[in-house]
Amino acid sequence: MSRTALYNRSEALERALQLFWQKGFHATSMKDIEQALDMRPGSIYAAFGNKDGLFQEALDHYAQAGLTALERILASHESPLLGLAAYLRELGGIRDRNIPSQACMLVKSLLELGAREQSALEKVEKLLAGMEARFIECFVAAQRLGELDDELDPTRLGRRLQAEIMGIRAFAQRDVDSAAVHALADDMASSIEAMRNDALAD
Amino acid sequence: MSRTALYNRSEALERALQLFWQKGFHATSMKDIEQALDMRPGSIYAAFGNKDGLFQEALDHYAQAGLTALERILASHESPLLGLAAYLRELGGIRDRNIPSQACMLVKSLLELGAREQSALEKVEKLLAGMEARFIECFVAAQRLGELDDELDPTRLGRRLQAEIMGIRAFAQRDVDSAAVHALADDMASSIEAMRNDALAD
DNA sequence: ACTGGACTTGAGTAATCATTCAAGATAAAA
DNA sequence: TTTTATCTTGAATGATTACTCAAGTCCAGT
Repeated sequence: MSRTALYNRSEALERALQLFWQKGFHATSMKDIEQALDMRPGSIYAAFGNKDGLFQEALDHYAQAGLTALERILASHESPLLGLAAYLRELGGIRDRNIPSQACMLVKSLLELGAREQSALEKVEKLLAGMEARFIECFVAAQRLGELDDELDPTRLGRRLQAEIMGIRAFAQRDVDSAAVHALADDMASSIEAMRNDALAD
Repeated sequence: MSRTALYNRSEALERALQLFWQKGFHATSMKDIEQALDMRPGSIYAAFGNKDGLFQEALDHYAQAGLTALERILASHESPLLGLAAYLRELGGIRDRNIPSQACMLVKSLLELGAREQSALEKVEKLLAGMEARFIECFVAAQRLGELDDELDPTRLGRRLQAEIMGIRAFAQRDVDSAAVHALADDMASSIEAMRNDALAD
């Protein structure tokens, strides 16, 4: 072999993610990225191909972290429905966290990207479909456990949950109080909790 | 006086709006706009100042049309709650309409614009606050009419409705069936209808 | 018909965009 | 120590960006 790379790929992706998440794909220039990664153009292109490739890898990083956070909360609740409700309530504190944007980066990208970035757009769609599928699994599990009415459609519930999460985070991007976001998330969490069969009250 | 303008301001704004709504602020170039408006740079800048000014006027156009559509539906329903539910259900058919984007342009802009477009961002925030206020008015009116429990907080309900609309439209931007969006909007509309006091059933 | 003044034109500007590549640097293998 | 494969550098590329402005056009009022 020969020379070993100086940069840390994971760290570089994390920094690129922060930039893309904050400013969006188009408003983030390669010059911004060179500065944030402390890498010269040649190194960046050798490592990631082009701006689109770097963006897509950053997207993967983002989605993996998001999914991990969801799994962590779900794992700490025996009830899938209470797990989802807890996830929503945690989302209510999003304005108190220090993150590049309140909005979901997948949604930001979904709304920003066009036909010229079709490849990245397809990746966004896949990642969103993955989240939707995970939500649906939760509702199916809830039915198996008997805490959710069998007549309800898990697919519909999963999609509604995803739409509500999109809504919370887009709303949180507005110039509003943290308290308003907390209240919003609490209301949505309560709606999920209200679906639980009374028979199973812990 | 002297020469009369050849272009139609309202028509030009409408065309600019289509472009901005479809591609977003950054991905829309002045060259795109010159082509769509069939105007040369000098004329455009004489008429609208700069790209930002044109964008903001297009935003106004968009918001006015959106508000008008809401008022039209509200006016055709005696019950504010049923009016809002009908508005949601109509939103469910958004994928069947032929529009530049499924997503709300205000939300798209809210998520895309940064500090460099602060002026436009403030306009977006004002327009969204206006919509929120109108939703809240509806819930206040519903309480005055006795069809909504007085203990519920109209502000919270208004914000939740706005977040749910943001969610529907962001979700609809995904690669999903029209039927899925219809189902989603129906579910949310049903939630509003379920808030009506039974005593007032028409 | 003349003329003043607003509108239109389109070539042109400087800045920024993503990207390339030849040359130099460096560490592991021989 | 030499070789060699890979990584790093940074100036340079051509394309595109938003925007300007002097010159030309055309209509209303006189």
